[in-house]
Amino acid sequence: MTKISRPMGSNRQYWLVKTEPGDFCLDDLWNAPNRVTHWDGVRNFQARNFMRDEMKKGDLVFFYHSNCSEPGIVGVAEVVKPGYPDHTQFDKKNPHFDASSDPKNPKWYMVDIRGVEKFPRAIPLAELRNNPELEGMPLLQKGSRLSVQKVSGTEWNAIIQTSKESAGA
DNA sequence: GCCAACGTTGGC
DNA sequence: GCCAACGTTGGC
Repeated sequence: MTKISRPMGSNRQYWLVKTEPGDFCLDDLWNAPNRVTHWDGVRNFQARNFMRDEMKKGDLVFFYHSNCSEPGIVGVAEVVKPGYPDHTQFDKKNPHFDASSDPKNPKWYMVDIRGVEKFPRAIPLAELRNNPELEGMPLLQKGSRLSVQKVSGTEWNAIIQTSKESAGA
């Protein structure tokens, strides 16, 4: 299959990554050196493919808090390093160790992201559900569990707009 | 804590 | 290739 490179200048894509704030929250990203962290530990093939094949430097990423009292989008990050092998898959002491992964042909990939913006207020999941422009988002589909998702330009703009409004506006 | 829904594994 | 069983996700 031929790979078509995106044209220069109009190639930014948008994403959403989920994290459980008990494990790693937006403040943790801000506290990291240069606000950069590697997004390790993802063990889902579709999410892996996005990180390995499609996320590019300069792409923007919504930062979503899941499995917590107030699930929602809390800020924005950017991709600063595209897909490369996730070292934790080879670390026997790591909970994400994967004995089936061959170091010569790594199974799991990660990207580096840098914190760009903390929203003045979190946008709760319930509010996202109320916006008809967002009804196609994978995040909002019943049973959706994908931890790295695509976001369309339209959805991105609508959410950024929402982040500038007060709650419920 | 509950539980519905999901992705992966593995027997057949 | 089918599909039941399992472990995990994640809203509530």
